[in-house]
Amino acid sequence: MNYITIKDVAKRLNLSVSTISRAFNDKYDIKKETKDVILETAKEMGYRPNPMAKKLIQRRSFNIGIVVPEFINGYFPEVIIGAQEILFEKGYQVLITQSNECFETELKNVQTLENNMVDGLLLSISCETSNTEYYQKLVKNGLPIVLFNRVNKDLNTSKVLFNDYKWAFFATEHLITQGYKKIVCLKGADNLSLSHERVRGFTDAFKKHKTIITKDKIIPTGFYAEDGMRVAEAMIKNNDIPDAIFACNDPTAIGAMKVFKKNGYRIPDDIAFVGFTESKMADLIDPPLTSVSQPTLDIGREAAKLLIEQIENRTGSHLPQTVTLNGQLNIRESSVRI
Amino acid sequence: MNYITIKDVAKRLNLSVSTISRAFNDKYDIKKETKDVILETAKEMGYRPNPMAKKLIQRRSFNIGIVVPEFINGYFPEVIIGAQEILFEKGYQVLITQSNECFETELKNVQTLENNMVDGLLLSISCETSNTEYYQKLVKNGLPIVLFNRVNKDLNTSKVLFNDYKWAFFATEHLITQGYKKIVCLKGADNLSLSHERVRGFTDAFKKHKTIITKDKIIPTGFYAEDGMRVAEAMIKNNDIPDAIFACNDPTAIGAMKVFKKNGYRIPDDIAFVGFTESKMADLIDPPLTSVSQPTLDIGREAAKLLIEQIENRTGSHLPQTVTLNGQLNIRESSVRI
DNA sequence: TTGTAAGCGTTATCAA
DNA sequence: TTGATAACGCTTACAA
Repeated sequence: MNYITIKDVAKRLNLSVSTISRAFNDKYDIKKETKDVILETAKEMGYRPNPMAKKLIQRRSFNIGIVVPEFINGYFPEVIIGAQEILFEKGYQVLITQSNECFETELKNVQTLENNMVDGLLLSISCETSNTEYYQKLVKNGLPIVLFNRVNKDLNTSKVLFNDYKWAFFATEHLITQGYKKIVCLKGADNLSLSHERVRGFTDAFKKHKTIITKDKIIPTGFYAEDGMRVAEAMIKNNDIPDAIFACNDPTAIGAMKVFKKNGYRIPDDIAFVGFTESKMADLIDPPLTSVSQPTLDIGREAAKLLIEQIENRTGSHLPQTVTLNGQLNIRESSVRI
Repeated sequence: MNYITIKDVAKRLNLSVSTISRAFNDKYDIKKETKDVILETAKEMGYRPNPMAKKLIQRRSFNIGIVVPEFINGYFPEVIIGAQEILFEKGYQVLITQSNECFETELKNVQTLENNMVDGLLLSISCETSNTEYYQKLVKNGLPIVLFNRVNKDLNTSKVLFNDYKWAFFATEHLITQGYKKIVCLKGADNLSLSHERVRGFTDAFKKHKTIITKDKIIPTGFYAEDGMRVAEAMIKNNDIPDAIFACNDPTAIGAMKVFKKNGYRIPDDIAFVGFTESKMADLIDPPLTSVSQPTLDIGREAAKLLIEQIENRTGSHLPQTVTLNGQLNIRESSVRI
């Protein structure tokens, strides 16, 4: 592509390559006039420094890699937008990579990013990822990494978390105070700590209100609307219908709602719903879905900030920090007793 | 990060660097035994070839850049998944970049990707992008580019398109044959050729059925649910309610539906809806939304195939091809007269 | 203030 | 089948 090199510019101006180099990295003493001439002619000639050569020497790219497990659910895209906002501001460029919830792809992606000499990584692991050996090695080698949302406790890095426990607790308590008795929890992917946190919040809310929760009130479900539908169909088939459902994410809640509505159940009169990680859909469906909204943009922003801090303060010893962000329970018709 | 170089391996084995290099790029004659030993010791030492040095010399990265305008709507993520599938298979890695519908960011993203020496670009322009000078230059310089979905006619590259005209036509015709008379079109972003194609399909369907369509039946709307809501509120306020709405995408349709439902209108009895570029929501909302589904995965796959073809056949003169894919009208309750 | 020359980690050419 | 050595395009001591 870019066939004009620093040598061409040097030749044209009868200067040495080092002088040209200086003009482009204004840290050396260089006569302002020469610099101006150089910059101008360089631009005219269409010269752009070859970043590969630069990276080869400097071992630094001003690129940040983002690794997410999926991005059809709206959540990760928003986090990315938040991160990008901060990173752009600080002069970093962003390379995004998605793994389709596949561990192998995730690893490949990370390696591609390494190959491109990213200065750091914003990472949210796939639900398949339980072996964190490779990441441990990266951390040990000093690659700045910030985990967000999907974290792993074996990895000693900075983390940006959502307070899943607390908001699952509140969401459940909301259902309890509305007077619902038979409340069921649709649990997400088993490998993820956030799933456990949400279930823990659910359980503890019951404990607080002295209700005994039996094991079978927590139903392993999954991520997608189809999973919610499947579970709802099973409930109807078994004629074992709860008063209310606390779903560990919106799509499963919405899928289940659809099935119940189709079968003539009224929401929230016959069965109430609360979702989690509020999606755009929550407010658009009928009835609107009560859900816990996460500060997606802020999660991205915080993660980016932590990462930059770590990158730019590489000399000083780095202490991993954990930032936990708060959300909001948006109460809508799907869970309000009339 | 990676401090072990080819020299270290050479020294350790008492071989020359060139021999090591040969072992890693099996195109040279090299004794199988030496190769095996080299590969093994290299692995043991944790050596990985430095891709920067490689790219510097080969001007090639086996990385493909993807540039999309947004990815919260589900459409682009799916296309990307399709593209990734093909690209991975052929040994390419994928670097994704999103511009938030901002022309400036888009350009920066493209330059980052150039800087990483991507072998080619899969590009869908932002709705702000009308100046294609920069892209023209890239194409002229020989960077393989395939445009998809959001294309620009000034750019003489391969393209993967959806037959927007045809399916807008069919969708509108469906409403007409259902007996709806007063049909309004909610039009998308003005800068995009696909918006015009969809409106053209809408208009031609009317022509075919000898109905006269007046200018004000096409309402500039936008992308998002909020836009649809705004338009619906205006209709209600002006008491100018159509029989049916053909929305140029799902979110606007769903937003408008919500407002009408809230105001007591029954769907489809009082007002019918058809969307476009079917989203996951279409089937989940109430009533389910008739919409035109696009073969998102195939769009990605086709674009990737065209790009690889062009990259790997660089010697031969390249003729830009345009692939147009077909979709499907998924008829659901929102538009069916009872 | 500018130039010279070594070096970043590879691959490629030529010799051996 | 292997080894020297010159590139690739840039930065950076050190010298001038």
